Amino acid sequence: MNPNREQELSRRERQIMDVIHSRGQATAAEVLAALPEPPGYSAVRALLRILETKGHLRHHRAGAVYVYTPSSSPESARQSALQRVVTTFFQGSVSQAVAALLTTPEKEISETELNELQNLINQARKEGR
Amino acid sequence: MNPNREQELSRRERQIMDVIHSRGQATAAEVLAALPEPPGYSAVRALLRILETKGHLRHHRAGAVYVYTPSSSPESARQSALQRVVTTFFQGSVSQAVAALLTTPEKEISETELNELQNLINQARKEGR
DNA sequence: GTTCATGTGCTAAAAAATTAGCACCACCTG
DNA sequence: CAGGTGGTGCTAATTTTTTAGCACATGAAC
Repeated sequence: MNPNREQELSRRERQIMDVIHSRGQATAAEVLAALPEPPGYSAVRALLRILETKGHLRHHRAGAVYVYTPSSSPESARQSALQRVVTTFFQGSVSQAVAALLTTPEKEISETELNELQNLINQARKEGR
Repeated sequence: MNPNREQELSRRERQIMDVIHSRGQATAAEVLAALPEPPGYSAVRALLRILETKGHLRHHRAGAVYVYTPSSSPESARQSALQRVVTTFFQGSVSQAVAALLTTPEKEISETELNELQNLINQARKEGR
């Protein structure tokens, strides 16, 4: 899902895509339970069908229930979402976005994670990027 | 603008907020020029007025022209946007989001920027976070 | 078998979003 | 001054989105 396609989404469509992305997959009931100001079950299903028609979602059957997953890969979705934020809010500067993340007050980063990030920075240096 | 408020935005509203955030401020004509599949000028103005009524934007007059700016601070908007992506696509893991940014293929990070990020990681270590 | 709970496909109505157009204003140029 | 250009406020029509409800299907429990 590239940024242009996400911009096509209406309010509810986008809320639903966010729910499914955050869980990786979801049934209609799970989507319903996670939506702000939730409508009825049949409203959710109608929107899921629309999102599938538009190509954003697909479904498989698990028993009697449809389970919906994003059509694009998780990695692709992640990169697209990040790029949109970098472009929109950080004038395209990846380093500023990283810096903002590193200084975010909400989340502690463990020693192990800091080491991993350290390695990535070292790699970036080695690759001349 | 916290994530819940952004979720209230309709398709066009969100496109417009993105334009204004990426520029820092914009006139109606600038918004119009930057929109995908642009409507007419008066349609853009009507939406800007709606966004102002909802509290997302404010305007000041520059000569004869209205210039619209986000109601929330740039820093606040950045953090909100990042948090949404971290929560939705990275299960709340800041370090994974940072790692994804560091491995993004699109953008080169300069030596100076790498040093700055290095410093931020060092600070995170010193502060025990 | 029946009943109940929960699922689906589909549709149309209701609500919201989007759009364009009118009337008017401000400013600049000839 | 008049005309042209570009701005605004406002409204209503049009389009899109959202919603709920009907009919039917499925599976489990009795």
